[in-house]
Amino acid sequence: MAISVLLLSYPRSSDASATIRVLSSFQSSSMDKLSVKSARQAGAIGRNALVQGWIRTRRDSKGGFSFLEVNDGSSLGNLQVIAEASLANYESEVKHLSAGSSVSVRGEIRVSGGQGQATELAATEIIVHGVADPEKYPLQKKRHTLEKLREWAHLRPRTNTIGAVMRVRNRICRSIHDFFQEEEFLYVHTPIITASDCEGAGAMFRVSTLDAEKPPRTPQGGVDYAQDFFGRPAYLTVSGQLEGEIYATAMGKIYTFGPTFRAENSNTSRHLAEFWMVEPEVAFADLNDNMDLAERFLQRIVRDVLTDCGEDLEFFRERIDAEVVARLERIVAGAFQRLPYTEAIALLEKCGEKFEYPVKWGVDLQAEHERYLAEKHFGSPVILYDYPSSLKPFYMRVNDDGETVRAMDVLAPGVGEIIGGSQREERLDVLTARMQEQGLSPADYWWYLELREYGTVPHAGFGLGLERMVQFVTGMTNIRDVIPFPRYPGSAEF
RNA sequence: UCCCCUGUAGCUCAGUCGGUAGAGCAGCGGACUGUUAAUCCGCUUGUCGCUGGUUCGAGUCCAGCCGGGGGAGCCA
Repeated sequence: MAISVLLLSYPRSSDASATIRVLSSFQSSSMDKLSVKSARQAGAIGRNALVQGWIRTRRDSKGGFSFLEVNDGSSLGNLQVIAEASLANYESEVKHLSAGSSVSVRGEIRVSGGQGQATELAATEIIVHGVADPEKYPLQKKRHTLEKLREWAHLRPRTNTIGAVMRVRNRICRSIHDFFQEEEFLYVHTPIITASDCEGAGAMFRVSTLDAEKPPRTPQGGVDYAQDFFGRPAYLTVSGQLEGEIYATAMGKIYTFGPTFRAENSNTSRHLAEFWMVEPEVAFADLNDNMDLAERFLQRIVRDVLTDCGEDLEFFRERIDAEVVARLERIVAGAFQRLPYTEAIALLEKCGEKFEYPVKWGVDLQAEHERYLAEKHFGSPVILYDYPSSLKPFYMRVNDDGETVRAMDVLAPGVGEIIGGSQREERLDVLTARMQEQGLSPADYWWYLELREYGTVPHAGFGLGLERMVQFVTGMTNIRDVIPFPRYPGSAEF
């Protein structure tokens, strides 16, 4: 059935003949479909290959033939295609190929006669699937600003920078799963729609099927959410942590990895309204275990990227941030600095640096303070822990001093807070008191409290912002350029 | 949300004291025995963000709005 639908659709496609020709080439020959990445490697020399992708640039030689640079997203480097004038469509199509056009190229991979690449593809056939009118195609053969590329989010993955970012992002995601799976964590899917308000992480997006123009009303005149889809107000999640704790207190070590939503009116290079977060949660673990885990985790990601994304990293070093590779190598080489909040305050008070905001025990650290610690004083990631309880949410475990809680923030040079986490309060009475202190109703969290009532355990976890990790690893300064389709106030196109 | 900067050709920008607009790149045409951001010659390209105001006259001055950037807050 699916096949017949596909066939029916062919005659309506604008380039039906080309599509069918490609299909027949798959069936027929000994020809291998190669990615540009594979075709660029010396091992491919001598193979007959089919390579498919998009033209980056065409150079016509004095000798009456053309060089085509083809990219398919598999690597930063392009495959150089030699298009001889003897090709049937050389004058009619090949000579007019411009950036953005899509092609299938068949031919032999051979040693490149020029500098700059090991291999090239000597074309015996070039099929042009679609041209991109050079008078109109926005991506020119020159550098564009990242701001301009944001306006072309549908075309920007065809650029070197966004392509490299997305390959690194992909590698990071793979490392995240590899790391936790190898450490025997269970991947848990916590809900995206949640009814627990005030999870403590900021403003939430409401999820509702009520008529926004004319919602049903209660006798008192308020909106009657009893008639809404879930029979109560519902929101997009701001964190999977509370649900993660449910699974950690049954299955030991778990992690969540999924989209997270914050309805804050944040307009910065470090915030998104929709972003991806990784949240491990570990039973029978304390804050030290948590810090060890965070450090091992970050080092693993960085090591994998250094190993597997060399070409892309070199691009970032050259074009985006000259220090990026050195910074990553330092991460892998050494332990992170760990510093209690109280000592950090003392250090900042004595450091002689002039801050716009004064430093004092009991106040939250400002961006300038965090930056001083991570960038100037230590020059490496810093883990700050044991924050004043007044600064942190109800679920963090209260220390014996009664004044601080077992919170930790990992501050990365360049991006600031990359991880926030804590040991959780496992004592029912203390937890209940803390909720009341912060004006929350324990009744609303009955299921969260029952985890403490029945077989409570010390446990800890943290959240890593995926995009901030991508920023840190690539050196990209704006978070809107490390996610395919950024969502922020006033912006949800594409 | 607050503070500062900014908006002129497809892109990056210049535009003096208010007198109807300019460069580089890209594109197009041509030249050129393997090029690599190819090179050389020639040509084309405008709602000066929007609305209103001041003025004989506004890209330029004023007000409001919209977009973009940097910083701050909220955080990951």
